[in-house]
Amino acid sequence: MADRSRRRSRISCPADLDPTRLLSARALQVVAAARTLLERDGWDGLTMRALGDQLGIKAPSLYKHFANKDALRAALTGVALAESGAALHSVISAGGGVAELLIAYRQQAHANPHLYRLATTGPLLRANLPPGLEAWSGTPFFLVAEGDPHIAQALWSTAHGMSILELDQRYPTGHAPDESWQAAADIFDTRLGKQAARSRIDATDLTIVPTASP
Amino acid sequence: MADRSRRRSRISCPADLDPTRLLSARALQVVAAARTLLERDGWDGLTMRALGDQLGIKAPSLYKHFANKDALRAALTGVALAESGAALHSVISAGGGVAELLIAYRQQAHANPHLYRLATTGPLLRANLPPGLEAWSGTPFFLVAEGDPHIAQALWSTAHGMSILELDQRYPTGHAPDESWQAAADIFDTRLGKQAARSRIDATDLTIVPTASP
DNA sequence: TCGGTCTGGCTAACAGTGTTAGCCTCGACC
DNA sequence: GGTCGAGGCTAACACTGTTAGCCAGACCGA
Repeated sequence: MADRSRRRSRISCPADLDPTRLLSARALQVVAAARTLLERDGWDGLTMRALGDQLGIKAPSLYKHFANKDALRAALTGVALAESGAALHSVISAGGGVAELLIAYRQQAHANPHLYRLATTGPLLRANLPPGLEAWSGTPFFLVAEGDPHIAQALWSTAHGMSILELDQRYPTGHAPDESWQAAADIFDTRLGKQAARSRIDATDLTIVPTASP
Repeated sequence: MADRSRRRSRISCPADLDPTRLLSARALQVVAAARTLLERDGWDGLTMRALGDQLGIKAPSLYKHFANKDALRAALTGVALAESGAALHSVISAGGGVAELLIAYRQQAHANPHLYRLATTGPLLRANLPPGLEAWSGTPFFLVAEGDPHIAQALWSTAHGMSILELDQRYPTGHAPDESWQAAADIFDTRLGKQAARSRIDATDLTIVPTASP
């Protein structure tokens, strides 16, 4: 941990969990365009006709690649889980603790706000996801909790709650969320027997992670 | 705290924060019907035409009472904040701590799942809410955190994260959320210097709180 | 080279959504 | 009695996801 550089070996999703594995080349283009539009206009702004326009195609043609809009949503959700999972696994394999895990989680949410919202809001469309992907993307929380699944779930819930409330601007103005993230990290670190958190959480961390492009 | 009975004086929303204060009698009926439909069919199932049917009215007539569907949503959100806030304030005024607060919060979410989702998901329509209601409904978290706003926000985020993930069935099957709630309560109680939580959290608590009927 | 099949595009159309415009009727009030 | 607003109505619009049916071209085996 002597090296302060943020460079670390990127872990990526195991091949058999890759949500894009069964998609045709054209379907991949659809997902990429959908992601761009989603991040620009939100899920409601992402209409089938707008998506068709983006691809130089009419809306009904999209149904040659995805059964319906929910299937497209499931694909996007899969991408989000894979990317987020990869980022979190990288943290753990680099020896990171609670604070580093929270930082990475928060980064992921901020780098793709609409995608994060889409992937975490409402019921999960498990039928259209590679089995195991959901669990894999969440295991870093269980690893950092040193085997206690309930602490893991509480920590995960905290990370999600803070992320989504922050994205939706639910925090009353005046209290910077940075210190709230820090407080959360400290609280869980204390419980896990560590000597306070070793990493400071600050907003500058939030802008440096580019989204992996397909 | 010698009395184990759950009866306590119900605190209600201050009159000037009452979200229904400015609504006409007919508008109140609309909100009530909307709430029934919302809890039955969800927000997407709550169409203006369905709501009209429920009231023996055609959809366009609803616009005599609410400018648009978002205004109706704001009214429902206000009701949710007022009820949730009342429940949480009651806990505090009865001397409750972190565990009791989490129990009450969870109860509120479970008793009105769709309403909870509606009120907490996406950006808050602050323009259509009584100013101060949002803050009032959240103050119990700040009270229980003994003046530390960042612990308060972390606790609030945890409560929301666990509630919404539970409602959306995001927890991997196998680990009962009850113990995760308990773990969260313990962790924050420890941080606040208490001797572990005094209340046990269990699922039987979740069914006993009826929704206040209008 | 012919014929078949699959891929991926197209147009037309449908039901359902929120919403607006314009009309009408009833009751209260001066 | 005349005025006016509250609150209902119908017709219609733009937009949504989605389906049916058609068609051009690529590929492939006989």
